[in-house]
Amino acid sequence: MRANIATMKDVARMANVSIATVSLVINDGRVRDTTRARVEDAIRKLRYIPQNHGRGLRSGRSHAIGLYVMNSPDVDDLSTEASDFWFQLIRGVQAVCQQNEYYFSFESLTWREPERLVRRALSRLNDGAIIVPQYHRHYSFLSELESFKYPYVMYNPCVPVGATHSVFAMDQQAQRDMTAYLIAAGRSSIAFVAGPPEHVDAQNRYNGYREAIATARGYPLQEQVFWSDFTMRGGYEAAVTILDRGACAPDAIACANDYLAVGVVHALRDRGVRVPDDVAVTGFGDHDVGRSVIPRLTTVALPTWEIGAALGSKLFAQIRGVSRPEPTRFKLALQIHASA
Amino acid sequence: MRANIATMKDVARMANVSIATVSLVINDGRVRDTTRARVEDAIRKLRYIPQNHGRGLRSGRSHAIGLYVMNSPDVDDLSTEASDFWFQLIRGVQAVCQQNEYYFSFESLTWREPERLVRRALSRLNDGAIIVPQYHRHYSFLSELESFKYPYVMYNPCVPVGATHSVFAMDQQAQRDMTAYLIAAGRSSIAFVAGPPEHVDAQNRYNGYREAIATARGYPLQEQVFWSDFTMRGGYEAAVTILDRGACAPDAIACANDYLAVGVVHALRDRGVRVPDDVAVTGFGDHDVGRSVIPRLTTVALPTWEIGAALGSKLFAQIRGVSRPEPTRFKLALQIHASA
DNA sequence: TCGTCGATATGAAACGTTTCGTTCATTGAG
DNA sequence: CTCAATGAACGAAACGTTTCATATCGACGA
Repeated sequence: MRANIATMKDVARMANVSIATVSLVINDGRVRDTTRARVEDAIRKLRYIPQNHGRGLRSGRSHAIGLYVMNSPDVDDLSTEASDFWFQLIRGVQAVCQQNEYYFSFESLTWREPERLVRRALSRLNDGAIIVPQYHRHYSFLSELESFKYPYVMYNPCVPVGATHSVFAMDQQAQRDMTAYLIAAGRSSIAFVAGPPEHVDAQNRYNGYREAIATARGYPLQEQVFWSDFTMRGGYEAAVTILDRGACAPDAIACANDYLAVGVVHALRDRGVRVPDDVAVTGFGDHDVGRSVIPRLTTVALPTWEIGAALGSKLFAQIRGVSRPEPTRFKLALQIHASA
Repeated sequence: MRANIATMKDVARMANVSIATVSLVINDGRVRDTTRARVEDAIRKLRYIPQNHGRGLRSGRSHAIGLYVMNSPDVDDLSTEASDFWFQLIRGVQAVCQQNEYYFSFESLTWREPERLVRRALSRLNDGAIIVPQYHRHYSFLSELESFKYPYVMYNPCVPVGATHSVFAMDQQAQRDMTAYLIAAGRSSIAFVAGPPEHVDAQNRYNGYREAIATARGYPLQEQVFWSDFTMRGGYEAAVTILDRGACAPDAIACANDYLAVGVVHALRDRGVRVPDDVAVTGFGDHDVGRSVIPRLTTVALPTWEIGAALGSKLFAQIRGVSRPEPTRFKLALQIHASA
């Protein structure tokens, strides 16, 4: 297996210089032009590429960062219906990595064993980590990371600890705006199909809905919350429950997620309820799935790629030691379409 | 930055043994029980984790593999509308990595510089590569990889070279089956909205359509192909073109992709054409987007996660040197729903 | 009692870099 | 012509492992 891959020694020999000189050439050190040319020639001839392990061992840097997604404690399974989000996030992070000539690795782990993250850090596999905690948990591992000054940033952490180097999407405000929009449009009975109760984003969106309902002027509105998951099926079932309650059917259903919303739309259609004439429906996330449903879904745009890029930039700033400890916040815009 | 991370030396000192002994303990070598206990105690106390660079330098292994997606020569941008596919593929690969205690990295590169892949290999960043070429190109870099016995596997390569250690999805056959299904259902004028002409999968699906049209019994059918991209917008526009042709409107439109198909459905609906009564529509891929459209899309299920897992397994077999050079083929099943 | 063998433990080399301190050669000023 | 200053190249040490060859020790058979 250890095939004939050229090493610095080979280059040095061919160019008739010392190993140190080769290193200088590679790292833009001071070298006479003629020498540099000779070395570069040898490099090209031998197809020499610096080997990561030697470099990393000596310099203590891996030139790689990792994206770590924490999953529910039970199953290490990211919902199929969130591919959109995760992949755009990955692409955003990756773009920044490309710019900085860093490598990128992706890993998901359950909340059952958060210490795996610490192990990755200690093994110096990555120079830093982007962490997406997703759930309300005790982020105890953070203090460990900090104890050896490991650079990390988080997306939407739920606790103040670690909030300094974080990126936030303003889910709560967006859901408040969306609910306010429904109210302003004259909807007077607004139900909310919420995501998993322990999920940070689901919680934030719920809080936004709540806030808007509580502060509505004019006539008093009532909170009607239906906890679910983030899936189409969940949305469908929630809508069925809502319709079957009989009295006081809502004239609007806000959903914590586009998938839920699409499920709701289907359920309403199956029951002969017209959208948006009888009931307005809104989603959250602006995923493809909401674009293909008719009427097209009113939703909140989540700049996922940009969030990934921001996470990456923030991490690199920290790795370089030039980071200022201010969180980045993304304001989210409503996408008004036919469904509400 | 080089923080106080424990090293083998520290463990050795604390346990009063040599460094070699610590290594033996870690790698399940022969060590007296009492000694082992002492060492393990020290490891725990110091929170020692073997460092990747030292290990890799010595052993020549990185314990990581990479997934490399080749993009169009022009833009290094994977279509948003394919997130579903890519993320499931990633998850499948990753699951196998997890099992084998390997790390996973993801990278996309343009066809403009395929040699970047070779560079990664030469730098020993990964022990092997999963390559998704996507486009019909000259796979010249493969011979380079082979010249130093670098393990790699490919998904749907378009040329015989490198086909040995590959995973194939039988797109062609599936599209043939789908077209045959439409024919059997009595459709007599079947148009095909194809993907980008240079795309391997698009080409395969087109070939399947073609084959079915050519071999149809009974009455002669005519090929009607509309090249597009893989997007909803592309599908919409293709459908408009088809309808505007005036005479000989088709009674079925098969699409190379679910996104195309959804676009087609929308265009038809906008023109007052009933699906599937007037025109049947089929897609390919079984993505979420096709589930939310009404009527639900008839499509081909692509076991993307499983494909990723198969690619991973195949690569690991090769890394371990126990690989047999047979391609793996995935048969694809039709998912018949209301749209056709 | 001695020699041998097996089980444990160890010292040292090697992997491929980077970097510090040093040497060597050249140039310019005095 | 000498000496200091500058620039270019180098030797060697260090990073943290693994592994090979060797050393130590106790037990056991001859």
